[in-house]
Amino acid sequence: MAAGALGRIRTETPALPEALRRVGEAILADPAAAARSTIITLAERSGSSPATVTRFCRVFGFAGYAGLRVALATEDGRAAQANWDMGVGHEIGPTDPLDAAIGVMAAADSRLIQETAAQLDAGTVTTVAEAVVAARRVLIFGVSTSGAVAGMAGGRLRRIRIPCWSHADAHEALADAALLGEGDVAIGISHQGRTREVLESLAEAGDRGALTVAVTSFARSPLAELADLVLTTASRETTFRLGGLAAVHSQLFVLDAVYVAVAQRTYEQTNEAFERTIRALESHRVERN
Amino acid sequence: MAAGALGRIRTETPALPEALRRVGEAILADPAAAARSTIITLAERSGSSPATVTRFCRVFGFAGYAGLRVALATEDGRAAQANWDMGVGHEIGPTDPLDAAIGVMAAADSRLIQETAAQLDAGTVTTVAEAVVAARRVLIFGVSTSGAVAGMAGGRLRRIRIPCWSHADAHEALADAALLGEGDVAIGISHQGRTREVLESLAEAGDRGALTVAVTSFARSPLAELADLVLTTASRETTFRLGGLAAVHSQLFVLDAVYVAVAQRTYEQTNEAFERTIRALESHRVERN
DNA sequence: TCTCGATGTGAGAATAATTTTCATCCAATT
DNA sequence: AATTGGATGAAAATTATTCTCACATCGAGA
Repeated sequence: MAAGALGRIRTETPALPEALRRVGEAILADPAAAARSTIITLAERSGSSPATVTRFCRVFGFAGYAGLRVALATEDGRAAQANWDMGVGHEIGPTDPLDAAIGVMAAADSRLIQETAAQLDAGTVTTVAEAVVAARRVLIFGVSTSGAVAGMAGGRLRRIRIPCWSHADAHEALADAALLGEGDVAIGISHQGRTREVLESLAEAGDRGALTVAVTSFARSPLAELADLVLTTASRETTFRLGGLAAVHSQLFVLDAVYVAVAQRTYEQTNEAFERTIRALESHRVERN
Repeated sequence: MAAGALGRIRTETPALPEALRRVGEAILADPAAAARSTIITLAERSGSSPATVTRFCRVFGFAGYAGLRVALATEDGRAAQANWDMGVGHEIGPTDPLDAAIGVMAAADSRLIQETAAQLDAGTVTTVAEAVVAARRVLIFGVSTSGAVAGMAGGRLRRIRIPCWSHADAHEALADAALLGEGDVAIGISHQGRTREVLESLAEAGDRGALTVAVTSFARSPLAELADLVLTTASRETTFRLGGLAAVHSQLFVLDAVYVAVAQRTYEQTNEAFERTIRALESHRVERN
């Protein structure tokens, strides 16, 4: 098919007669530019005629010039994407042009998400989701950035009628944890798994008989040791000391997975709850246009 | 700037008038097919006229149909190279095995990030970063999920000594916005760009002479219209009504980019501030092992 | 050396695609 | 009800693409 058009052109061009060969060479010299040229421009650039260019297209099995053009553009996109992927692993320095930094970040983040997904154990997620659905109360603990993640996850679960709380305040968290009991769920989020407040709250919850879940990058961290179940996020401490910065994506992803699993288990409810929520929010939006 | 054409189409199509929107939708439904169609075919498929398709191309800054075509083909190539196809368009349903759902989510999220990166204008980010560095105060507005994003971004900027606040409470936000002045910066985050609280706060900030920045998925939304600068996030409403869920990744990414740009501009400071912050946090962590 | 046929080529005609122009329609406003 | 302005598609105008054909070149054989 279209795949490998450039390769085929490179391979077969030398064997072509004079004028056709010049067309091939003109394309190979700058495929992206060729994709953007009209047949006339390309004919001039290769020192031949439009007719010859059309013939060239036919030689390579395209219906016409448009076909060749699209194929060249597609391959150009492939090449660009391939270059992109290479950028992974770079560190962002203070002098990097921002363009490059953005590229590196995007590559790093998206790879991080893939890694998180790969190591995420669907069985554990399912167990957590079932416990969440059955629980009388669900608490999510996190501090600082992980606290914001906890807040998002909590809010989202509340919106589908899961009785769920997340606290910014460590004392309130502890107090609430003390009220949990058998059959409830507590989720602790900490990138390094060593945040004291989260540890304490999760320990308290565990003492009261709740199922404890750790969301952390380190499977051997105190938080992980302490919890009944562990959902590991991908770590990858990189890029300009941003450390936990990228970890957020990973934590969010894991909690999204839990959310989806929970939502799947309460489908009709979920849908109805959505309707209501959306209507409620709608009044806070301004009109279209 | 072929990069991000599809993303831009996705972002702006909803705000387009009837016939143009149908063209956009037809393209989004199958970009690869659109790349291979003549203008006439595409016009028919979208139930409009060739003239409208040409107009559509102009709206997105292409010289004509050929330009759009090549851009679409290029992105199709990118997509193929990155294995993006996987799961696109899939909805996660209540009976999907969780494994599959996780895969779809990972693909969607990482693609989203790449699209966000592609659309992100480094120049705008730079402008924002410079303003942030120079500002006496920086406010970040967001409600609900976007509020959590605002909180994260704010916290991170504070950690490198940017005088920055974010409010969960709409009234406090408005009150603080009223205190801004010339040379300050206000950033409003809203996926759809129609959240009243955010709009009001940002408008207030603008009235006081602050530079206003919108972070939204819709370039033609009220929030975007109102702001001095717009940083568009990639939209892509998919997967099980999660809507804004994926948008968080996109919003975070954009704000990360701003953060990095700010950090680059204050490098020594940043490093020193990091040291201090990390020492301060360390006391809240339990010992290793 | 000449002729013939095969092949490759570009000029220009023919066709098809694209762009532009313009009349009409519709919705919003006065 | 009249007016305005934007959006739209029909059709004209333009441009790009494809096709046709005559001619040039080259090598083989007479």
